[in-house]
Parts: sequence; C-alpha cells; structure tokens
Amino acid sequence: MELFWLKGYTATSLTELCGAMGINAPSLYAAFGSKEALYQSALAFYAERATPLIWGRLDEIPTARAAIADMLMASAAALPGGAKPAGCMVTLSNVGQEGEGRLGALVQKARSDGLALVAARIARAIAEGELPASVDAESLARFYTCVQQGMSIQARDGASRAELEAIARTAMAAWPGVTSPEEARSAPLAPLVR
Amino acid sequence: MELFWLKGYTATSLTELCGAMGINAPSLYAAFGSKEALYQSALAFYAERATPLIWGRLDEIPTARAAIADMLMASAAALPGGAKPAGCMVTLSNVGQEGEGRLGALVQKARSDGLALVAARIARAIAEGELPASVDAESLARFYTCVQQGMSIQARDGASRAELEAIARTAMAAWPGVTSPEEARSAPLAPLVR
DNA sequence: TGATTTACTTAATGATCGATACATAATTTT
DNA sequence: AAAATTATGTATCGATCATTAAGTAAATCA
Repeated sequence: MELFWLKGYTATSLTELCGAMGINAPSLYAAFGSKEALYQSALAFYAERATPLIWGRLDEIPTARAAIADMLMASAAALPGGAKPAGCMVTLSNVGQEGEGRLGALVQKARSDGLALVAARIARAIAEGELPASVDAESLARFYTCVQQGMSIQARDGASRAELEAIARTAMAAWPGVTSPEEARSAPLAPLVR
Repeated sequence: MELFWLKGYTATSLTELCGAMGINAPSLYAAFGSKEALYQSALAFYAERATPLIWGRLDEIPTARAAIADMLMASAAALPGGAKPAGCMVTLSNVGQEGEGRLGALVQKARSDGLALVAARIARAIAEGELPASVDAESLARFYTCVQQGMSIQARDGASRAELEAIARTAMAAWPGVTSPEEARSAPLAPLVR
C-alpha cells in the first residue's frame, strides 16, 4: 500500500512490492492474483482507514461549518508525511491516466464519494436552517474538497501540519455569512486541533 | 509533452513517444539524448507557455485581490481538458516520487516558483497598504496556491470551467477583510471572465 | 507414521523497457 | 558532380517488466 501510495501504480514494480512484503512473487500471486488486484486491495485497505478518520465526524458535529472545519483540520493532521507517504493516496493517484481504466474508475469514485459526503452535509445544513437556501451545496462542497485536495499536493511538497492548518482556517473564512476572515481565524470551531 | 502531461514520466513509454512524434527511437535520441532530457524539454516548453498565461498579470493588475482573482480565473479557463490533458502538468506531476530525483526537483521548483510569485504580490500589497501588516503573506499565498492546485485535481476528474470558476470565486471570499462571501461573489473583480 | 495439502524457492517465461550499432537514404557542401 | 554530412530505418542490445511452471520444504490431516 505504501509503495503504491508513494510512487503510483505503474512506477511500482513487483520486485519492489515483493521486497517490501518480504515474500516472493509466487506467494504474492497466490494471495492476490495480480498486480492490479493487489492495488485494489491496497486501495480498499487505505480507504477503510482514511474514511472514518477524515469524514467520520461529518454528521456527528452539530453544525456543517464546524463539521467541515473538522474535516479540514483532520486532513491537516493526517496528510504530512513522516512514517507514511505524504498526501492522500486517493487524491494523488493518477492511475486512471496511466492506462488503467478499471483502477482509474475506482480512485475517481473514491474522490467523488468524498465530495458527496460534504455536499450531503451542506444540504442538511440548508434543510436545518444553518445555511440559507440560496447556498449551492454542490458548489460549496466542491470548494472545500478542492482545498482538501490541494492540501495533499502541498503535503507532498513538504508542507507541515501547521501550514496545512493555516490553509484550513483561511478556507473557513470563505464560509457563507462569515463576517470576516479574522473572525473565522480568531474564533475557531471545535475541534480545530486533534 | 502531452503524453508526459497526461500519464506522467514513468508510465509513458518510448514507443508511445515515438508514435506521437512520428519518428523512430534513434531520431529521438539524436535530438534529445534521453527520455529524461526529453521530459525536461517538455516541462520547460510547458512552463514557458503556462507561466505568462496564469501568473503574467499578477504585477500589472493594480490590487493584489484582483490580481489573484485573475490568476484563479485564468486557471479555471486553462485547466479543463479538451484538446490538451486536463489539469496542470507541473501540479499533477509525481515524477519526484517515482524514483526520478533530478526531474522531481525540477517540478517541485516549478511549483514553489508559483507560490513565490503569489507571496511576492501579497507582500507588495502589504507594503502599499492594500492589506494590513498583520496579514501573513506566505500563509495567504499558500492558501490560494492550494486552491489553484486543488483545481487541477478537480479538472482531471472532469470539472468544467464554470465549476472551477465557482471555486475561484468562493476562494476569493476568504480574502482578508471581505465582509461576506456574497459580496465577493456579487461584486467580482475585473477581469473575472477571460 | 504415512498421505495430502499448503507454502515457499528457484528459475524461467514472453513481453516490453530504454537505449544503440549499423546500414541506407537524403541533404548539404565543396 | 563528387564528397561529406546529416537524418532516418532496421534490427537488436541487455535489463527489467509482470507472470508462472516446476520442484522442495513445511505443515496438516488421517
């Protein structure tokens, strides 16, 4: 998973995979069937862990504003490298353009799933009166997803957690109805630090 | 260039490159020396065109706010696919993690160059009094660069120019001192459409 | 304990990778 | 027109790609 995450599908060789797993090629094929199937397993394994970590509190947190701030702050905490590769495996995957249509569809769906979760949360906020009906849920969700995805690229280039958190706080200043960026920054919405 | 842009360095084979260029391998090697040197040429060729298109008016436009809005709107216009691959070749390149340190340093520098241009423009705005000295130029520049980079991922997933422009307008609502997102959206800063 | 299955190693498969030697054709120079 | 140079095509290089056949050790089951 970490090799695919770091280097992408095509640039990761079976020799590297076997070396990292401490097994020989036949064992890998006996367990997973193919390189493509192994990638699919690794992707599922990744998503299984990332999804609750990042989007897991979206519906629990009472306001959409605080929920999305939490999502961004959780991303800022998770994206810097260290032990694991920096950035999100799903966000940064280019497998679809590498000539792997089947895997490409999987990562694209994973990305659109994230967007859908945010859009649904904003739609709920509109229904509950937190946001006016004039707000376009899809468009606002796309903005915050865009920021989150940009954070992955920043993280891959070495951005620190603090730098990513600053991005998150600035992005929250664009929340509909926020009087000023200073307000959004000085009165952070819990839990802004994890 | 378009093959490297779309598929990345490793996933693009010499066979594909020769096919796209209508030449044989020896001609390619006579002209460029190696696959790595060809990528470097393609990257330079790309940056040579993208830089003035996106960042070219940053210093001409009188206010930093309008200048950065212009940068984002120009990105929204350029990033959707069509004839060329979608998204930015520099932003989306993962060549540094594919085991190509030399090329990786080049694309990373190209990305940090974009960030530096925005940071310099904001610093100028602070010096000129457009923005208060309390604004962190580096941090604000990182936010808008992050949004621009996220737009590349959105574009690769098929986002339209209009959708990217909506992201740009929402991002401008985070501009320091903007009273509300609605204001930033209803009173766009020229030229918001190219 | 003997038989059967599972797990692993070695080795090699055809295909494709980036890169070239060599020969021929086209062009330019003298 | 003859000579020199440049460009292109063919064919192939060793290396590595993903994948697998065959053989051996370990473990499980009867």
